[in-house]
Amino acid sequence: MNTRIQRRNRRLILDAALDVFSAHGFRGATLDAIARQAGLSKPNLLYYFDSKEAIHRALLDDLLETWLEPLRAIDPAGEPAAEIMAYMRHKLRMARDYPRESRLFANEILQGAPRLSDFIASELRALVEDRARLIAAWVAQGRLAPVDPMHLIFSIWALTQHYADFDAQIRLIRPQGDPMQGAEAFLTTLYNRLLAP
Amino acid sequence: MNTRIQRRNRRLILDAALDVFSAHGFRGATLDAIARQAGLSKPNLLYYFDSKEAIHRALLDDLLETWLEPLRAIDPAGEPAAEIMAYMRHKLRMARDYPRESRLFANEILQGAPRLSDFIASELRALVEDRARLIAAWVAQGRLAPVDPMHLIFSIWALTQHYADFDAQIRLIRPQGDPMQGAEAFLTTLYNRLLAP
DNA sequence: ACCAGAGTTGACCAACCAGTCAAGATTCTT
DNA sequence: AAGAATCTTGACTGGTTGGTCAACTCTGGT
Repeated sequence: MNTRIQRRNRRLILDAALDVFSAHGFRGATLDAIARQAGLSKPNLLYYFDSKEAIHRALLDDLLETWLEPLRAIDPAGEPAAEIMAYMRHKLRMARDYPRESRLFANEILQGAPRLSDFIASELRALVEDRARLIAAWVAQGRLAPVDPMHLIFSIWALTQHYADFDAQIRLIRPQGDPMQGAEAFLTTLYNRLLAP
Repeated sequence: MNTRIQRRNRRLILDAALDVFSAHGFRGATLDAIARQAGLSKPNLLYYFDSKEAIHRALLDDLLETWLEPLRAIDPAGEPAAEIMAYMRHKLRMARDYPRESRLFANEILQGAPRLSDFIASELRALVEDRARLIAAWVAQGRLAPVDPMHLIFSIWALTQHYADFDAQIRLIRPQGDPMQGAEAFLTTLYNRLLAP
């Protein structure tokens, strides 16, 4: 039927909710704040989503596929260092272009991952283990310097997401200019030196 | 006068508050939860601290000195790579031994650093700029490989705090054994290869 | 043993919270 | 133009929250 208004309002709500949830965490966010940000009334929010929980759930569901994709895109047939470098750059670009999503995820993990433990313990874990095996094979073939594959993956997550999650801190320490200026060059150097066999 | 009961209860409250604030953020934490965790009544909490805000403030004040100290301890007269490596190991040990403090800090930054902007923009910023100049001088003398000093410091923060802040994720991905197993070896390798001139 | 001050708490309050509902406004279809 | 379906919201509810207060108990010094 009339899906134009529905689509527009759902998008307004999810966009506002991403602002509020990523800035305050689940418990710290309020429906009033989301409604105000979306320019809708609170009962109207609950006309489109069953509950506060359901809005949050919808945001996470949107996010999770996006989160897996770059890691999945590492090509076993590619050149090892180049593949890992491309993964790092992909994650860094995501931190720059989708900082709210990164902070939503970080808030969730920081608070014990209550709503993500299923996803992490099943899909993400399986994918990480698979990619770790691939990297271990590359190391065994002498095509990468010897590194612990799991820690290598964690390091890429830590270094790239840091620019989104700790953006407030970086801006206060380097008030002039773009907080991410030089980040890609620095990380490229770092992983070039780490991975060269 | 009688400071024994006061000291004991203040410590109980701050310890419980650290649990609750680090797990839920400021807005997500409740005085009831802190009181329950501390084994005291809610009015009793407010006998020792003026408000929820005051408890949080007290935790942050305790934390901030501890946060600066390792960075301050980098010795301009020392051997460059060894000094930076020692700093990294110091931060990693703090992430292992004081994960709640790390998460309290992370929650605060993630939510825009509303209560830390003064500290970051003044004391932390001045110290970071000073240490960045020191590292830049070491690079200029050819005693370190050329790296952006600011990004080097950020990378140490990101990589070490990640093990505390994203502990829940790491545990779910590697359920067997200590989440920090191998972390020190990995980071030592990483910074050895990055910094060798 | 006494009491002044320190420590403690049940009962309470006003503000805020997620969520409901019935009634009204708008839009779509014919 | 009109009826049906969709969309919107003011007013409300029951529960939670930070914080208050008067009354109570406990402790240490004499």
